[in-house]
Parts: sequence; structure tokens; C-alpha cells
Amino acid sequence: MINNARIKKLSIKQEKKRQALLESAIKVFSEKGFHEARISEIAHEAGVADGTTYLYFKNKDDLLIKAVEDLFERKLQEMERHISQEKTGRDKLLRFAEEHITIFTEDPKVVRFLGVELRQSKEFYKKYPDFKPLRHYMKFLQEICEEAIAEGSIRAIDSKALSYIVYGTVNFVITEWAVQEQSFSLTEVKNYVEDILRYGLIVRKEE
Amino acid sequence: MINNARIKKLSIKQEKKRQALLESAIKVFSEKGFHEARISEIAHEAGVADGTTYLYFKNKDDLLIKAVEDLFERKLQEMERHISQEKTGRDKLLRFAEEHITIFTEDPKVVRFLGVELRQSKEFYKKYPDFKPLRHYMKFLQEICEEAIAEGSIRAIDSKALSYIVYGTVNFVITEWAVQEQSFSLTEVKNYVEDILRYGLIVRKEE
Amino acid sequence: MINNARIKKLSIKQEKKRQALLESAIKVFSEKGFHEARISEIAHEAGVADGTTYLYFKNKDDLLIKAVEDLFERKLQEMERHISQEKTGRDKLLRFAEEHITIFTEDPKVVRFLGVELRQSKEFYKKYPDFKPLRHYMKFLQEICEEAIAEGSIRAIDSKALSYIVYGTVNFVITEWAVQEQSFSLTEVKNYVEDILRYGLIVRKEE
Amino acid sequence: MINNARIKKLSIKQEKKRQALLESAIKVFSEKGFHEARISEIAHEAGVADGTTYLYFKNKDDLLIKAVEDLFERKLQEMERHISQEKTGRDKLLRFAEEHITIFTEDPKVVRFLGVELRQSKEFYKKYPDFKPLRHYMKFLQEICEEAIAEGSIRAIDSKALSYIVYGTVNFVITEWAVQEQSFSLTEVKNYVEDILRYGLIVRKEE
DNA sequence: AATGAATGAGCCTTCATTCAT
DNA sequence: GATGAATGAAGGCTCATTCAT
Repeated sequence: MINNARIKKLSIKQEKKRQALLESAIKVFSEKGFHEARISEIAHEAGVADGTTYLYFKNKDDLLIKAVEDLFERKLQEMERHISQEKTGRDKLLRFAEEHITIFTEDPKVVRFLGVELRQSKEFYKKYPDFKPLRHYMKFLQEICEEAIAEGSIRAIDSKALSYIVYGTVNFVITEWAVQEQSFSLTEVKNYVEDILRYGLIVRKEE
Repeated sequence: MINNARIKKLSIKQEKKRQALLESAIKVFSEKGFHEARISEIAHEAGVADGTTYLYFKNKDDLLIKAVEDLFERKLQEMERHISQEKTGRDKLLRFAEEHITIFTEDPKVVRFLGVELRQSKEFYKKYPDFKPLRHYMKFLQEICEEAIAEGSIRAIDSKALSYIVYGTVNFVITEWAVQEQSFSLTEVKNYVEDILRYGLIVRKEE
Repeated sequence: MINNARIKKLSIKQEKKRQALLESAIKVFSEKGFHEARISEIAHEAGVADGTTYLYFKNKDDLLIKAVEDLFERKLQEMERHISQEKTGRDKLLRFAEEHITIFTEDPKVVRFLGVELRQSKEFYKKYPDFKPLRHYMKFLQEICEEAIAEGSIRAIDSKALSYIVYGTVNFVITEWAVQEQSFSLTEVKNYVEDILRYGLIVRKEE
Repeated sequence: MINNARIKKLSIKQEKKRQALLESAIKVFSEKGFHEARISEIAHEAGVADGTTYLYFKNKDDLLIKAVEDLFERKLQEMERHISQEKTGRDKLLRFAEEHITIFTEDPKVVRFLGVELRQSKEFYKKYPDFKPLRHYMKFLQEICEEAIAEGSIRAIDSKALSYIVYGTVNFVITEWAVQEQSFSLTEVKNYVEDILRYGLIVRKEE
């Protein structure tokens, strides 16, 4: 075993293998789902032998966890790059919703994977209590919410609840869109979402 | 084979067995996930022998499908009872969000199941193109949206998109709540959701 | 249990059921082979419930044994009727070969069954040492051989060996014909067989 | 999967494993019959794990097919070696009958297997239309018949029919001998068979 | 006696994981 | 370190047989 716990440094060549495995894992998990994905297919896709997978990851579960964490890490970096262009918390929040949709709809298969496979059974979470791949991503969103509330640009509701609401809304929309094989116009729905977040549903008489 | 295609009527006793199987299926699928659920456990839980399961359902897939459809049918009936108490489309819509949360949070495990297992791999949907358990439920929600739009009480956006947004928001919230083992107050979040749906996020100067 | 050991007499009605089971057993065993034949199909074909089969036969093995014995008994009676028309042992022997082919080719499926399924594994014969369905049939053939030898019409070779040779030849031919889905003309081959039995293969100079 | 389709060459070690599996397959199939034979027993007998069987053969059916083909291939080679010692078609034909009996009676279990299991249900042949293990063997016999007919040493009857008759006769005799646990002297019967093939049954007056 | 729903033992096959090379 | 052949545990499903009605 080289480095299951990532204690030792990997050589450049090894790091490339590890990365190839992470990427083919996302690819195959996304296409087949966790249980239908075969280690042999992931390994083959990454250009290594089956057994090599176990030099870099403890087992299939571990590969899933590491692949998802890696993916979210990369997506978070993308997101941070975009958000940093906005000045106010309010703009950041609206930009977040927009970019989240853009980022994740680049590959519908990955969206389905994240929306579905990610949520393993309770047994899975019990087995791996540290597996919280959304953690950093949600934390970033929550901070944006706090900023927007602080500047008074959005109404002052609990920032954690708000981050769930924002994430949940956009995420369900894109997951449904992905699961349903893109049967409706995402752009249109995206506009509706933004609209509702802005103004709410209710028509007010005074307007 | 008794009645795989449900052509013949089942005796009272048999109907009870079928129902027991459907319920233990939901229970075990919810706890373990589809792939980790064992037919033997479901059968045992229902108090019948393994083989008996196959007198009532064609196979494991069929059991999943029938269990989910049965569950949604019952939940929809509950929902319809509640909604019928409201007069306007607007009130019906807000009541829907509230009741959806109430109904499904009675059993967190079921929520996780519906939010996650339901979205099997695309292969599963290809194999069973008629499996659309949300269909009636979403249709009901969409009709409420249309009613509310027609009466002019909410802003006129596409009713299908709107139904996704409403369902998605509340469903993510309860799923996350269920997956995270109820780590936050659902009641509180429920209020926030309703609030945002009503008034939107943005603080407007003129208010 | 009514009468597994056939100790008690069966009523007319019961005897009819037993016979129906024997006949549908031959039919289904012939079509599907022993292992692919389903008790439920045999029972249904005979117009009785699955469980009823076990009132008349100890188990599936027993049903096979009884069905084959019954079939051979009936075929032997047919054969005896035909043979009794011939006067000499020699004519009886040649008639036997001819009638055997005729009798058994009435239903190719039954032939295949007798040529194949009849010969269970050694384990089967160990389990049922009394299962010798050919016994009476072969004994009858052997007696004809003895008669023909006694009258000096055929060359004096061991009658038991001879009966095997005659039976084996015609039986392989019809089995092969049945297995190959009647791909060659049985009548033609029948003539060849008779011809060889009469004159042998070898062309003799003095002829 | 190593090599189901036998595209790649197997190492010496692997070829030995494959051969061991083929041989234990013949052994166990012969003793138990196809349906009663257990993959686990075959694998154990060959000294490998159950799963290993599936590295070399697609499934149980495939193992049967490959084992029988392999067996016949080897038996045909043996036969060809013997037959090549004879000069005339007539001698070859008589030698064939003799050697067939000798070759196959080396192991009575194998005889039963070939005489019985080989003739699976029609369903099996429909599933594997290319499975004709007797093909080469019968073709070889037919060619000998043709040679003998051509040289005028045996009477001119249809060579295909003749090959069936010769094969059928000797094969039934040895199968019966095998099934009956060698209850009669095969050597004696062998002589009778040869005698009948030579001279026929009928005593002719002019002789 | 007849029924047929219920039983549960039993096996082929897959595939994550190991380990000799 | 890398390989990939070998392992063997595990489970969905069938169907002969039983037994309550």
C-alpha cells in the first residue's frame, strides 16, 4: 500500500494516476450509479489495473467519498472565482444561484450523480460520519447570505436556513432537469427562480 | 402465482399480507437503500417467507415500484383532504408547502427514501418508463398553481416551473433535515420558506 | 394421502385423475425434459390442483417412474397385438423392428423422452433400483429372439445380446430422427435397418 | 475475465486449470447429470474456487458444451490413430465398431454422459444451434462407410443412414452396459455385433 | 378428498478485494 | 509499485412439497 491515508507524498506520476482515478470514478459513478459502477471499469477508464485502485483508495466507498470531495473542491474554486467579481452580498447571492446552475449543468450526468448518489443511506453516513462533501460549499453560500443580510439588502432571516432554501431550490430544479433528460428549458426556469427569490410569489395590491 | 398482475381479487388475508410487504419494503428500503436492502429482511419484517414475496411481486424492482406508488397514493389522499379545506388557490399553495413538510416529516426515513432512492439510475427509468411516482402528486400541485395564477393571487409564471420550484424547495429542506438527522429546527425553516415564497428575498425601499 | 402405494382401490373418478396425471406427465416431460418440467404445469394440464398430484404420487421422481412404466405397459400391449399376427420367430423379429419404429414415431417428443430422459444418472438408478421400465419390453423381444433361434431361422447367438442389438439399432435411429427434428426419412432408414439385419453389411463373393 | 472467447493465449498454468476444469466437468456431469451437477463440486474437483470457473467459461451451459467438444475431439484423434492402421474401408468400418466400444468403455460414466446428457432438451439445442459435438465424429464414420461402399466391400446403402445404424447399435450396447452397471459381458456382445454387421441375422438356406 | 397459498432450501453467478508474481 | 488472476462471500429467485382450509 502506497498511501491510503495520504501520509506520504506521491510522485508526480502517482498523483496523475490518483487524479485519473478520481475523474474516471466521477464519470463512471455518474453514468452507472454507485452500485452499478464497476471498479474494473473505473480502473480501465483510468488506464490502470484493478488492483492499483486499492493502492490509492481503501475501497469502493472511499473512492466515492474522495471523488465527490475532490469534485466539490474544484467546483467551489470555480464558484469563488465568479463570486469575487460581485461587490454586494445581494449580487453575490443572485450570482451564486445563477452560477450554480451554470456550473453543474455543464454535465447533466454529474448533476444526477450529485443529486442522487451523493445521498447514500443513513447507514452510509453512520459508517462515514466525516463525509460531508457539501460542507465547504454550503458554508460559502451561508457566508454570502450573512453578508447580504448584514448589508440590509435582503430580509433578515436565519442564514443557514436561507442557504438551504437557495441551494435546495436551484438544486432540485437542475436535478429534475437532469433526471428528466432535459425535458424542459432550464434557462426559463432559472429566470423564474431568480424572479421568485427576488419578489416572492404573492401579488401585492399596492404594487 | 397468486396475482402478480393484480387481475384477480385478493382475499382480505392476502391483501393484508400484500400491504404488510409494501410497508416493510418502504421501511427497509428507507433504512438501507435499494441495493443494500435484502428481500429476506423485507419478507421477515412482514412476517412471511422469502418466497411469498414473489407471489405478490414479480421481483425486487417491482416491489420498489409498487411500494413507492402505494406510498404516494396514500400521501396524495392525505394532501387532498387538507387542501380541500382551503378556499383560494393562494391559500391552497401555501397550505401545500406546509402540509408537504408535515406529511413527510412524520417519518424521516421515508423522506430520505423518496428524496434519494426514488431517483434510481437512469437505467432504472429506462427499464420502467411508466414508473413516474411523482406524477399525480406533481400534477395536483401544478393544478393548484394554475388556480392561484388564474385568480390573480400570485404572479403569472409558468405553472410547471412553479410547481418544481415549490416542490424542490420544500423537498430539499426536508431531505437535508432527514439526512442530517434532524440537526436543525424544521418548523423554523418551514416558516422561512413560506415567508420567502410570499415576499421574496429582496428588501424593497418603498416598503 | 389416498394411496401412494396403491394399496387401496381407487374410485372410477380417482382412477381417471391418476391416468390424466400420467398422460400429462408424459406430455410435459417429453416437451420440456424432466428438470424443466413443472409439477404445476403437469397438474394444470391434467385439470387438478398442484397438491392433488401428491395424493397420487409420492414425488416428482415417482411420477416420472410411474408415467414411464405405464407408457411402456401400453406400448407393450400394442406390440403384442401386432406380433401375434405373425407365425414364425423370424417374421416376429422383423415385424418387431418395424412396429417398434411405427409405435414410437407416432409422437417424436415421446421418443426423445424415452431415449433421453429415461436414462437418468446412475444416482437415480441407485435411488430407485427397481426402475427398469424396459424390462418387460426387452423380455418380450428376447423371447422372440429365442423363438427365432430355436426354429433355426436366424443364426444362433445369445438371445439377450441380440435383443440389445435389435433394440439399440432401431432405437438410436428413431431417437436421432426425433432429436434432429425429423431431418431425414425414417422410412428409408427403416428399410436399411431391416436389410442389414437380414443380410448383414458384407458383400459376399458367392452371392 | 481472462479469456472467455479464447482470443488470448493462456499461460501454461492457465491452460492446465482450464483442462482440469474440463475434466472434472466431464466427471461430475457424468456422475450426476447436468442438472444435478454443481459448479461448486466441479470447481472443487479441479482444485480452484467457484468463481474461477467463470474466468474460463461463460456459464454452466458453456462449460458443458466446451467439455463435450473437448472430449469428442480427443476421442476422435484416438480413433483416427487406430483406423489409419487399416487398409480397406471394410476393415476400417469393422475396426471402427470395435474401437468405439473400446475407447468409450474405458470409463462407463463418460459413456452414460455422452449417451444421455448430450441429448439435452430440444430447448438446449435451440439455444445453442452450433452445438453439434457428434458432427466430426459422425462425419468421420460416414466417410469410412463411403469408402467401404466405393470399394464394393459392403452393400451400397445410403452412407449417412449406415453411419447412424453402426453408431446407434454400438452406442446403445455400451450405454445399456454402462447404465446397467456392466451386468453383461461387453466383449461377448461386441463379437455378436460384429458378426451381425458382417453376416446379418438371417440364416440362408443356400449357405 | 381436493385445493392452492405458503414455505424455504438451495444454487448460479457477480464482483470487490487480495496477493503471488 | 503495479499487475490481474484468483478468490469466495453473498443474495435474488425458483419450485417441489406441505398443510391449513
